[in-house]
Amino acid sequence: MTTRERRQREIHEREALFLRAAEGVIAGEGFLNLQMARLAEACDYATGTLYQHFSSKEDLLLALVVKQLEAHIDVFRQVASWRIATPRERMFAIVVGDLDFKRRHPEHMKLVHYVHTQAVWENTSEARREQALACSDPVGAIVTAIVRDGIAAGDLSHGGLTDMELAIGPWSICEGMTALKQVKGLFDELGVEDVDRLLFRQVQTYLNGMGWKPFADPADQAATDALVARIRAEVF
Amino acid sequence: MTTRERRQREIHEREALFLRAAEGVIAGEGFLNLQMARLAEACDYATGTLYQHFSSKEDLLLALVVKQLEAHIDVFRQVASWRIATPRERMFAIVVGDLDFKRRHPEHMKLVHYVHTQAVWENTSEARREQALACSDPVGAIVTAIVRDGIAAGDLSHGGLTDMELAIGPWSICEGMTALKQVKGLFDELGVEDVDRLLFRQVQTYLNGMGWKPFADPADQAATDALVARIRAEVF
DNA sequence: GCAAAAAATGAATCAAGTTCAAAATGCGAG
DNA sequence: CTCGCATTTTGAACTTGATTCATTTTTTGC
Repeated sequence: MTTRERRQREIHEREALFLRAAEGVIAGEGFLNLQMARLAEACDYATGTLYQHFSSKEDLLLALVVKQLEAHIDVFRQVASWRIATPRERMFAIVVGDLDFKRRHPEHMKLVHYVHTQAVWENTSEARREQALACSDPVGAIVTAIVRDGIAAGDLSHGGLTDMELAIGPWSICEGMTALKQVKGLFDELGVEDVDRLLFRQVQTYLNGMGWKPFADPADQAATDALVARIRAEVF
Repeated sequence: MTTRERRQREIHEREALFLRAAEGVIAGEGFLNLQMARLAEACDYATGTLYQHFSSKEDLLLALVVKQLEAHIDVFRQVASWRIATPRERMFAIVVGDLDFKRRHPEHMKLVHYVHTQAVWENTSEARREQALACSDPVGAIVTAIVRDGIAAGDLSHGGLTDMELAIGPWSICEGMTALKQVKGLFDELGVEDVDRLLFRQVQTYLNGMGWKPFADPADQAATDALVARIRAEVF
């Protein structure tokens, strides 16, 4: 069965080739201009071959998202290995890393947003969707570990929630601000100047609300700025 | 110029007709199955006529969102006229009303999510986008008024933020949870059972973190459930 | 070396949004 | 009243791009 294994590897490599080429196109002209036929041709394959790997264009887009999610997860891993900080600082570092990652990959984030749309999601393959959801497992493991460390240190308590439920709080704030930022012009309309600082402040506010010690003064912008700077220097 | 005014009114009515018909189609078979030609025919007009009102399909979808936003804003207005509660309870009522509205109109929410996608947003007309953004003004006015009432009552303090910035906190939690809910299967994967209760709890946690009095115990589920029940009974 | 199976091909198909030349209608002047 | 110009409406044709599938090519097992 060596021959079969080689074949498997070749197929896998070709899929990787397609995905790399697609990233190139997207980086150059945005994911809206990605065309199946052009992508296949750019890789010297026929259109039909592309469809042996991806059940639809949407499926290809989700595959791209999954691939790039790996890089996103690395951010979380970096925080996980930052052991010299308090659990609260590490949870905060998750937010900083997440924000920075999103800023570094704006086109990717637009794609993620697009892919999560019902219109796209429903046209992806079951297998790929499961793969995408499975990606949240390592992230979940990392953030719940931080929560658990905090509880073990006596910095916060469950209050009847699971580790994951506690971790979802900061997460939903990040996602919410990301979603609102997507709506072009909204924050201008609302007169918000420094969106990132507002996010950091919201997270500090929330962590305080959770009773997660040591408390931080959300109004102390200098302190938060310093923490953010420290995280960027030490962790990333 | 009476003739011109009549004409204006007719045009306006026709646009309303198109939108109503589109809502019908969407309610019946989802917005993915909305087809420009079919919609026009269903209204006994030619395809081209539809394009006198909407510069593209995406523009029509945004028009739909704007129209239904009116109904959404009514939720906020109802809270605004709920005068017998504390500011904090009214802010909480915003969250409850918002959630209930979203649950009542799932197809609408999917559409909103889709329209906020770059792919769609960029294909809408400038005029319509401005209209959509302008819709956030009354909402902004209502929530900032609640914040201002709270501050006037001495229940919380600015801490260097504007009224709007303070109000965005709970809002981003709502949006974040909404965004996460969109990702089908995610909360199952994470083992979260009662998503709505989690949202309520997060909001209570956040309001506590803001120092918004009177404080609530987020872990006291019975108290939160009672508040939610009271809001649903008294306000909506 | 050869048939059967598997994979690759890319031109043809298909779907749906958009356009635009022609037809219909409205409107004001004479 | 009616003629001609302007505006509006029409819907068939056009366009774009995803997807399919009959045909060809390659691989595999004997």
